Amino acid sequence: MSPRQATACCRPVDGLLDPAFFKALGDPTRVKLLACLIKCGRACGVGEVAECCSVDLSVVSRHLQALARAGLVQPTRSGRQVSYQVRYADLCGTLRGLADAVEDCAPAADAACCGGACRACR
Amino acid sequence: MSPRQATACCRPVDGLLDPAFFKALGDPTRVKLLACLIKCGRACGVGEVAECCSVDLSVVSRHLQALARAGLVQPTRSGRQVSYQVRYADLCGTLRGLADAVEDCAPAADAACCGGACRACR
DNA sequence: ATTATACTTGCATCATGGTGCAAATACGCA
DNA sequence: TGCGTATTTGCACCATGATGCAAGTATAAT
Repeated sequence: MSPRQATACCRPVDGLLDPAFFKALGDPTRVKLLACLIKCGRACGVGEVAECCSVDLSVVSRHLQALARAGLVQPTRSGRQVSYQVRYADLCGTLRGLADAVEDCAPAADAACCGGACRACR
Repeated sequence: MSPRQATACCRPVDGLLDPAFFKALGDPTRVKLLACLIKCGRACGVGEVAECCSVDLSVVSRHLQALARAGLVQPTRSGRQVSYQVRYADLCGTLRGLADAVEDCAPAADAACCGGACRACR
């Protein structure tokens, strides 16, 4: 298959490779905050998360909003406190779904995880 | 666990959440080129990949270099032609490894994929 | 009502990076 | 050697976005 044909071919990969999703994970500070939330395992307030790194509180607030916009975390308002919780299932599902879709395009020799049973691009 | 404690706790997630990797996937044009290569399944030259989208050839060249720097594709020189091939196994492995690490941090209720058997953060 | 707490938003600044054009480089071929 | 093809690099331009400070908003407590 030529690259031009590949472009036209609309495999699941296209929908799963969302730049906006990855852009949210492309900033060091934002990733640091997300890693903190992931390891924390529970919903945390903005000020609380801000203890993870030495940036202004307003920066943390904006980063958490960005992560929420990308669907990585879920904000919950409780009084004057806004808590963010990682959307574990969605996050894992997105990553695994993409891995599956990519693998499905791999020529048999490169498909390590399925013992070469994967179909090559049609 | 408090966010401050979570920061100190060095779970595998930290090493796998690499901003540089995701930054490479954060640009629409670059993702388009990568998707093309993924679906194509074989090594393609720069000019060939450039047919996928309407940007300057030099832009494609730079994007492919960036993808190679991030470890997503493998360049091969053959005469005056440089071909780029997707590193399927590495890409899938990275994505799945991250998914596993994230899931391992999820509280039991959120761990959908393993029937609630996943450990919560210690 | 006043004050304190928790967070958000406006604004200015600065750095990064995507883009196209043109020139340069690398290589094969006659 | 000289030419054509494939790709890279230098440069200028522009858009996006990360950051901190200060001011604003929303809610709870006294």
